[in-house]
Amino acid sequence: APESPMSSSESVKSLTELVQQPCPAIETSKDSKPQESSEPPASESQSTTPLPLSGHSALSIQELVAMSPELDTYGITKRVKEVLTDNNLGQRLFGETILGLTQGSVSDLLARPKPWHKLSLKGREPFVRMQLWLNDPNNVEKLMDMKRMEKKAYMKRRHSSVSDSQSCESSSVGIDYSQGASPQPQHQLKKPRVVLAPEEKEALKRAYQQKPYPSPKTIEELATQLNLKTSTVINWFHNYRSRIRRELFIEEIQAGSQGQAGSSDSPSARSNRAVHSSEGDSCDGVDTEGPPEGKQSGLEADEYNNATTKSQGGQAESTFEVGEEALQDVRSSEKTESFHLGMESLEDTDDEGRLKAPRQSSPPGSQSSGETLETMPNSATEEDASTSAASTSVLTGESSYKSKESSERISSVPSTSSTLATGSQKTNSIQSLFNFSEAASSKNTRDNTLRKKKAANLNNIIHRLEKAASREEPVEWEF
DNA sequence: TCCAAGTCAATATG
DNA sequence: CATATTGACTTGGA
Repeated sequence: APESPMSSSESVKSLTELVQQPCPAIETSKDSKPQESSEPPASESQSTTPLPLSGHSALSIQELVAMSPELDTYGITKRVKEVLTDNNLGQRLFGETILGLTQGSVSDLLARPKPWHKLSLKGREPFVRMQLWLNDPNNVEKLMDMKRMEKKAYMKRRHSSVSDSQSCESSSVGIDYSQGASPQPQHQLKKPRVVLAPEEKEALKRAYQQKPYPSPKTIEELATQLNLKTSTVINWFHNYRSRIRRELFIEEIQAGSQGQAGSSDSPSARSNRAVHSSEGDSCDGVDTEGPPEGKQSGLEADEYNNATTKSQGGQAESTFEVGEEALQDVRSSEKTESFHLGMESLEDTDDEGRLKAPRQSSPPGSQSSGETLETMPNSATEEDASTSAASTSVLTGESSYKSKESSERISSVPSTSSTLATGSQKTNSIQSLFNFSEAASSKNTRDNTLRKKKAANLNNIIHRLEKAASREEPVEWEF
């Protein structure tokens, strides 16, 4: 799609404003320059952007996204979730109406937003839309109206009867045929949807741990041994890899947020699925990272950052002022501190202790790659591993497991500093950096108290930093 | 071609 | 009913 002729370019300000996120904390601090801009260019919309795009703006979202300042994805999703639940609005409606995404996608996005700097242009779009929606004073009302409309339409339809012409956009139906012969999937035209059995997943995970990027040969073997289609195995690896990766991002963000120390928890906090899938995610960072560029053998966390940091940050002006710079230093030093505090016993241990279950091997054909999948005789699968952390550790002799991830993540937080460069305007960068302010939702895997302690400690530090930050830098939200 | 990032859409769960 | 999970598909880049 060749699109936009390019035009605007200096309307950036207005755009920025459009998308800008309301400073969470203080705000009201001084206002700003009046100079509103005008909205001149208005290149009319083209094909893309079928969505409402809340009100005004004649620019395509793509353009908005392109010039959007760095957004706090975590904060945005958090607020969206609040608004939606507070008003009894579902993800489906919101997704279809505002984001142009399906319910499942919305759920995923809201639950696991990736940090802005790790999103592609496309991936940023939904967040820009959400921000736009949040900024729209009538957002809730509009959605409510939609809801009502839908209901009405539904009633009508259900009531059998009559005409069908409502003013609704997405109208209905379409699905011709009928069901005539009952709920019977006619000619099985629809693929059955593969569902991997727990044992199969386990086997795949194990294989992944040994080799995140299996060779075609290995894939074939796996497929054969597990009795799956090759494509299924391939897809599984793709999905698993990217989902693991995403988890890491999440933790990265959350580690940075974390509400204040104490228990408390602000208003709505939920939203943390405790233990996700069993096993310690392993992620075994080991290499895995595709582009093996200059990876300095260090912690993997750094690797990630290096790899991604540059990402799209177009201009990298590091326009910092003295004060900020100092701030940065403080932060980083603190980070180290926290790092240590948080670490303690569980360094980056990758390797994942667990697993190693005493399975009896002897799979049919496992050879070379040394995989030993399948087999899985029993039930002692994942659940056990995750639930009984204690036992696991005992068995393996060490903890690692779960906590490891968080500590790693924590260590990576500070790395954000590199990200800093990406920000367009210093204010923004700084802001976003500390923006996690009270995030409240801490996801402690209620595991051990030790961990909690560490977390509390960390929170403290972070909190103090935030304080310091706001003190030194009178956040001004304009541009 | 392979990979990653986004999504969809079926199906699990709550 | 709504939300969460997940195998498969689509795009876009080397």
